[in-house]
Amino acid sequence: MKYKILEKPGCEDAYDLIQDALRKKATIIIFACCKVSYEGRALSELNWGERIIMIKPDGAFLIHQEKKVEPVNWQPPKSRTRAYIKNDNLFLESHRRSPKELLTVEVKKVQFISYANMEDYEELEQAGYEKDMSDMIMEKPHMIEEGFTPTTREYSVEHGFIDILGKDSDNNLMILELKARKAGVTAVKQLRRYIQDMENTDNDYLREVNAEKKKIRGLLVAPSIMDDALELIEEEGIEFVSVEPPRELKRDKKVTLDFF
Amino acid sequence: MKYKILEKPGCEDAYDLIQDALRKKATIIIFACCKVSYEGRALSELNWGERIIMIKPDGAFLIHQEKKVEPVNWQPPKSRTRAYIKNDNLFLESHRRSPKELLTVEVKKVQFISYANMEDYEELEQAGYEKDMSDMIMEKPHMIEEGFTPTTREYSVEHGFIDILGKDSDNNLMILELKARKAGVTAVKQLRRYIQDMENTDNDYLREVNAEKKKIRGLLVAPSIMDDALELIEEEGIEFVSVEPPRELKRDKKVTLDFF
DNA sequence: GTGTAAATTTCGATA
DNA sequence: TATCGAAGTTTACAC
Repeated sequence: MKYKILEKPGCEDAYDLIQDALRKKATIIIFACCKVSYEGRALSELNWGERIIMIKPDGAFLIHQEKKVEPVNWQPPKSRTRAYIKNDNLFLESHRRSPKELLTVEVKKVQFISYANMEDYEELEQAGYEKDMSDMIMEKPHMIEEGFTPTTREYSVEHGFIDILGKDSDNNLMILELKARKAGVTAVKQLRRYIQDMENTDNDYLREVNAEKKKIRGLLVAPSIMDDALELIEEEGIEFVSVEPPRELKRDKKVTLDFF
Repeated sequence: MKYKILEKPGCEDAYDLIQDALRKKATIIIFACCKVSYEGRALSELNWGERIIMIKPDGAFLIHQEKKVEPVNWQPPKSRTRAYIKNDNLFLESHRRSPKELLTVEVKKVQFISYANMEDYEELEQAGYEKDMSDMIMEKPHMIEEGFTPTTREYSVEHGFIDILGKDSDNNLMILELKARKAGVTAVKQLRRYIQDMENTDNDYLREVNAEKKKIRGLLVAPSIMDDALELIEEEGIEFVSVEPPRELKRDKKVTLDFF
């Protein structure tokens, strides 16, 4: 990792370091007293105070106060960063084209500034999401119930997409709504709308259901369910099936790169 | 701003500095090669690579790669941070009680580490949001139309909350759905559901509408509207009113504190 | 603490 | 480029 640090630099030294870092596509960290204004999708002002400024080589620009996970102000990747000196003060600007957004930082006092080119070829491997649940159910449909046969994923209806559509052993139509976390009333209402959509819209499934005088079953599939959602489910004649999202990291571990 | 920097520290020096910083409730920044694992609401692994680690005094813990606005891994405020040495390697752990979540960072090579106590007494002033629009309409209802009288905000119905409920000059019931950004079909559907909710649920407003043989008018209030949403509005007999979210920062600027 | 809705949501996939 | 939906969403606010 190539890096550089400057402690309590003057305005021009800080400016030079930033220009250097931007050219080298390095990640920049600045501890400084600054004032921030933003105009774009919304509008904001942040008066003088000490913060951490982070500028990434992909154009992302973040200003962090000493609280919260979220930055107090930011600009997304692909934004254009510019530094300049005006009235002996250092300014940083981050500009986005579409939608038009401008972030302006006036820097009063830099405590220290640093940049580094970071070598990182790894991506996050993760599991435990709705998609993982869906994959798992498509592979092992019997975990929903014996005889369940999934037919379609992401089936488009008026109010959205049905996660999994399928049939039970009696050829009844099954509509599955998956949630990777505890399901609330929102999930039940969503499923209810999908069932209505299937009932109200002309489609092959509905025709088959009507021809064979079969039922449409709605199933909410989640690790657990909130009390009020459970009540609603019983009123609506919807079923709840408890399924934990899979907790296995699927991608093979890549060979660890040894950078040193 | 009190701060400290250590370049290429050994494992124990880095450990000592972190302990020092945690005691002093300082914000910590580390440029290092690390490996991350997370287990909690989901599950993830991130193999060896160079990243920036940020630990805030409120317990927030962030790991940033050189891309994206969002951290690759994180822990929310109030998490408990712990540092320890095992097999001559530095480990950082961030633990959250409820929901139970654990983030573990194995640090191989610290390029530099720093901490600072930041003085920042300012909060972000902002404008241009749905709430600002709502405030403005309550203050100047004539901007919706001449004779409009708002009665209730955040009126609870089956499928959510009606932003503003009111009456026009003919005593017809008006249901306003506000959007601070360009309104899409989702907003129209939302409003349509609220109108249905008002029509189907017994309430004082409905009784009055029925008694006086008045109408229920649905209004979508937003700066602009997407084409497909406009079509849907016309089909549904809903009205669209163009209102820009206010772009004035309301709070008086505080006196600038001079820290130095 | 729980639940609900907004957010400069971000981010990825897709048409 | 715009839209759509998930997210370890986060955050604020009401209950």
